[in-house]
Amino acid sequence: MTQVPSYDPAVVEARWQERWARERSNEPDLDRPARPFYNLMMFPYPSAEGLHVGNMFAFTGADIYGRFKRLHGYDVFEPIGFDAFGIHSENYALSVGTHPAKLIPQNIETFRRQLKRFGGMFDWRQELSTTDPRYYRWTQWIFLQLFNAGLAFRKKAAVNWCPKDMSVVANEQVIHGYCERHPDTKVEQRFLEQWFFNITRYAERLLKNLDRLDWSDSTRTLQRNWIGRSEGAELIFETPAGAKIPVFTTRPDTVFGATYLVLAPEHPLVDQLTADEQRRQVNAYRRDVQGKDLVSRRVGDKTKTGVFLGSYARNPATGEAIPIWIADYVLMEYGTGAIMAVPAHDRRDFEFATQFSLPIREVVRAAEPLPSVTEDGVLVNSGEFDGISCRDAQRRIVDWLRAKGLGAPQVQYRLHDWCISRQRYWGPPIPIIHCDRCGPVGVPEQDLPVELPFIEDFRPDASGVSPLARHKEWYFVKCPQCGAQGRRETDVSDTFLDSAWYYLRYPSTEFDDRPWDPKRTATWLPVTSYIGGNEHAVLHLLYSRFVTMVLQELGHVAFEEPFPKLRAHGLIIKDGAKMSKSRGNVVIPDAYIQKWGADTFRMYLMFLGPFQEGGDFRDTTIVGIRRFLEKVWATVHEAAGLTPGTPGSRPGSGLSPAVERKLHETIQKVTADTERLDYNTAISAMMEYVNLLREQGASSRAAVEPLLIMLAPYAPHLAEELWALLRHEDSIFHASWPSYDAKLAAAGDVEIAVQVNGKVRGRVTVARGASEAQVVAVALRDESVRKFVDGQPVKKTIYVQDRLLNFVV
RNA sequence: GCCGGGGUGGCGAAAUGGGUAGACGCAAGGGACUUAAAAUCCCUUGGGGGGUAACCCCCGUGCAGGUUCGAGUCCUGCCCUCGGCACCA
Repeated sequence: MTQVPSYDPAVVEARWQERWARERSNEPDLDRPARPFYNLMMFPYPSAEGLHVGNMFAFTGADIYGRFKRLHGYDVFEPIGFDAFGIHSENYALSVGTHPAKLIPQNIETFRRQLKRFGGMFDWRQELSTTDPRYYRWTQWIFLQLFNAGLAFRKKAAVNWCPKDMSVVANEQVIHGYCERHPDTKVEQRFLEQWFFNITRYAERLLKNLDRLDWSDSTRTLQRNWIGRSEGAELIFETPAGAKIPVFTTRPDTVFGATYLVLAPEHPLVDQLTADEQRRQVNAYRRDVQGKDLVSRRVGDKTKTGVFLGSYARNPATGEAIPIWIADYVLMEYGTGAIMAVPAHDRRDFEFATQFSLPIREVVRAAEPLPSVTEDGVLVNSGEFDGISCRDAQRRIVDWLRAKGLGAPQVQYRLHDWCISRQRYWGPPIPIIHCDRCGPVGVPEQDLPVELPFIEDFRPDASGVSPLARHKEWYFVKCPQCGAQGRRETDVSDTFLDSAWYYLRYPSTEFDDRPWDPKRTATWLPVTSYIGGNEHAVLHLLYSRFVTMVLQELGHVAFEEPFPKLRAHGLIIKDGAKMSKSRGNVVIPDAYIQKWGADTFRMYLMFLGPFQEGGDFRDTTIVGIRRFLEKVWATVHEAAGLTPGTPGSRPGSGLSPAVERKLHETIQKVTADTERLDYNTAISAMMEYVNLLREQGASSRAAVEPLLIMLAPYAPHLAEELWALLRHEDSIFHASWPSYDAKLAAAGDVEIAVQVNGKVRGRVTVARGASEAQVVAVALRDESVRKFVDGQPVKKTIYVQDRLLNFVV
């Protein structure tokens, strides 16, 4: 055997990265692709810390899939960009005292270097950054499309206010009532004029479409829960004075047990319904609640508080007068902001009734102690509906009340309208001009972008007004409609608006006169495959779907779902915990790539667990992957020294039957597993194959070439290097994925387990596809089997082809 | 509380239209090579027991039951754990 040169990943990887860049290998023909495949991954936020191992895990998994598709002859477009606006970046800039406009380009530069180093098949021509005016011009344009369609509106609303960020944050960014970014800072309730997108209008469609999307179930479930559809009824409770109080309930069958009403403290009818002698108490309570943040209102299982209004309403079922209360456990944002309280069959109502000694009337017979919330019971104390099951009663009671004009079926969603206003600096200004005469007026499209002015002191303050208001030349502007003095909107938009459309921009980044080119868009979109984490299951993915739906309605795109196929990858954790800066367990990949090489590191990440489940980062096992690649290196070098017709090789395939069978089996498994993103088991299969080649000394061109192609998505640099060693001029990515012969893969003998009464008592080797009779004959010759059958009559024989034979005696 | 994942060797994990549990990798132990070490290669490795030996037996996939010739896989009831939502009526 000739001396094999050692494998030096640094040299190999630099060589191929340089060559891919020089030959523009990763740049498909965007205008005339034969078989376009848009391979998308979630673009990163360019943090100062650089790309972390979680990003690399996600990108590697997506990149493998893209390269796999390329080897199947697709023109794969794999773009990358940077989600660089937002409070993340701004806060970091504040903490280090550098302007984000200076900081972000540096961070992006670092990310670019890292993304190139790990060997992603990125088309750098189409790189984008959301902070580029050439990009956010169109973010603003999208805002205007929604504004003109009446889907963007201003509303004074209770919003989540983070005192640290000094800004409104979306419900989605409030975690258990605390700020997502400042886990020790409680979010407060404030009332501000905000811009909202009317996403709730699309709730039903967003929910329904999920059924026909090819998405990971985990992601779909998260979105379904987030949209939170509830079916029930709206029931009307009338006051003696004739005021109607609508309530939403999912349990209209329990209406006979409604012994009091509770309104949210902010409910518009409260003033009117408050009796004079209760007014002082009511007002005090309302002030108290307002002073509190939305958060502590939402913390469960605290003692209930509330005040009686001093007035009554009629239960539409029983006709009796029941007291009306206000309490902060009822939320104005959900349903009608008022509930009928059925303390016998609702835990919260029960707590409240107990606290304030309100009557509790059981209307569903139940074995358990109250409150029992079962839906499987039978009604009692419910007049003519006694004895009817809850399920039937739900329909019948609503029909009955409806006939009296006191109720109707109703559907509610948990989803709220999307508040996109941010009183911050680092984002695209909302393209609106406020005019005293005309109201809010959209900036004319030809005046876009409304550039974010450079403001040295971009710190937010507690006024609730964006720093942009302090830039007077920018702030004052003529009304585009009437020409009078107007003022610019000083809020910037939520980062999630930036990322809600970036996939539309990628194929068209070079066009400055349109957000996306119609032809390019028709060619590449919707996205063929989207791979990303479930941390974006409800925010980014829901907003993107919403924006696309609206754009489709307005005729700007031809499809309503941007991501027909989506796969969620798992999470990389460290020492059993999520990686985070505060825990200090964030792994930065650079050192690992330097030590082991990108190919080894990529494969290590894919081997540490199932891609779609994630796993614990434990670097002790990297060496196993390195050993595997060294074996491949050695085997291919040996093969390269051989010429066709070497002794020991068969004419034709040049492979021994055992190697040939294993090869076909391996191709079959690697193909199926890679398609399913089961990368860990695909790698195992390649390892088994290489182990066999080493065992049998069976290195030959015919044995290793298919292996290299299968390995190419996983370890692209090494595969290229060894492919060239085998005297291929062309890149391995111009080769085509090996095919397999299922019959060949399944050829040869099989070992069959022979059971007696379900316990394995012996193993026999027979030709694959052997008949039951043949196997029984062989099995009964087995001494151990005979011992257990022991002359007893065989009552029954169960045969599973090629797997198992079971004698029941 | 509600909605989802998931509990398999010392460790990461394979195997689910029910059919040989532990593939592949790490670690560990033993051996070869070496002055030595590293690297590499070979052997062993779920637990327990038996045999001079090729081998053989019992137990084993969170717990308790069930269905079945046969259960990691299906059913019932629990326990633990991770993620999401959470006073959503």
